[in-house]
Amino acid sequence: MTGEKNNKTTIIPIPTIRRLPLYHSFLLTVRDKENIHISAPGIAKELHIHPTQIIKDFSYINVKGRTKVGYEIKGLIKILEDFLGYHILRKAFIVGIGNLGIALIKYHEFNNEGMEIIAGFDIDSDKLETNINNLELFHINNFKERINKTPIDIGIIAVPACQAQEIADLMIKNGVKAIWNFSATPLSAPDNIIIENTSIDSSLAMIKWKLHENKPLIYKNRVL
Amino acid sequence: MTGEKNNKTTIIPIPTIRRLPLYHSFLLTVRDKENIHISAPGIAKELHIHPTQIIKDFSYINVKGRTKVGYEIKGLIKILEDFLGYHILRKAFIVGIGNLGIALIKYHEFNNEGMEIIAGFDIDSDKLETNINNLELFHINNFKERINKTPIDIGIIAVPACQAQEIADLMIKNGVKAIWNFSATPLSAPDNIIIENTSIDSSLAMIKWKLHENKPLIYKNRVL
DNA sequence: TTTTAATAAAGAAATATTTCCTTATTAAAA
DNA sequence: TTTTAATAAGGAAATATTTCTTTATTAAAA
Repeated sequence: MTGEKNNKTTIIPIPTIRRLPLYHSFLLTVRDKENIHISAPGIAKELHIHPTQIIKDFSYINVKGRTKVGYEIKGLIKILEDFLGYHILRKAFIVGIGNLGIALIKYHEFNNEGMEIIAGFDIDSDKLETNINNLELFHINNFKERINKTPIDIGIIAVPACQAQEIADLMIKNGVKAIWNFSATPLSAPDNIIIENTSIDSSLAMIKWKLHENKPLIYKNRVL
Repeated sequence: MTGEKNNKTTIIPIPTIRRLPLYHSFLLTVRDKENIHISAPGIAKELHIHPTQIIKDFSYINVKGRTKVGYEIKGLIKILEDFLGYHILRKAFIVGIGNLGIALIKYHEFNNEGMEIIAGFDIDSDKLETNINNLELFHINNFKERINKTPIDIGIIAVPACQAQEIADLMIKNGVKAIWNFSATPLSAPDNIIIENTSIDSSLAMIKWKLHENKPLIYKNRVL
């Protein structure tokens, strides 16, 4: 199993990128189990992804398995972490210290995945009194001042839909490169800004549609 | 603009299904503004989706626009709500009354989108003392008893990764049709169970990859 | 040692999805 | 009324993604 720098300018499909963290999580659950290796069909059975898909996905990041054996679990975990940049720390601000905001601040996986939330903001001053993992909390009015002190890459939006665009504009104006939007509203932004919507409503739409169609879609598009 | 029953057995692409709630949210923000109609290019500009894509998406649900005018906003909102089943209520249980669980319980959009969380469960009895929107809270041991009283379609998992599979098994054993998994772990389930992962880690992977590549992908795959 | 069966690799094919191109429509301007 | 320009529709093309097929490899069994 290799995993060196990808010299060929292979285009990695976006769905592959989205599946990689899934493989990573799954491999963590089977690490320290009985076997050192796991095969593509072995992973496929659990994740309901087509085995060939898994082999292809790994091949995009230059991972080769061994015939009759599969992939060495710990080594693969390491390669995935390198590829996904889990060791490259990106700083983030979060705006919105409601339940969702707090849940995200407390979401420990981020520590292992190379994102650190270094400050939180809210409109409501009362929210700033809370202690959440000792995170620095500020009124939204201090956003500019704080970001000038420590530039960040990622701005997380965890405010109600009606305030989301305003917060996005503030982030963009102050040099945030990527906006992670947890609100229900799609955001308007210039093309050079990276926008990632974790759209709860899209997920619910999928669930309701599948329930209605009663076609649970084996393999295809199952996981993401 | 029509929107009647889709008699042709058109296959609607899954990405289209995922985009529909986005159009819906966006249309809500422009409703009651100056114009009665909105054109595909008008939507495209804001959502960074290719205008032709928008026209195609609408055509899948039999919505036709008017040349030089576009789509009638309020009518389109109504059609989207009908298609997405926002008026068909699906009952749900949520397991895990942590911050994420509470955030989901308080997420008001669900009321308009046809899902009602009717009970919450946790392993920790202390959590059951909280009052969150007057939701009935139970110890996880009472899951079977409660679901026998009121069968539900959707089970929401908002517990830490290490407990997720165990909860999923419990849900499956008791007849839950669809599992909405907010945990970091992918779940193992029979093929007839609908699994929807709202994978925070996949989203982060996309953000980090785009930041690294520094290619913010205009239009393509931008929104979802 | 030889055979067998499980598996990965690689390319081809199939499928799915998006984008383009042409045509038709129509509101607004001339 | 006629012309113009903006727009949607519909089919074709291009692109992206997944799945299949064949071949090669190799661990384990005979």
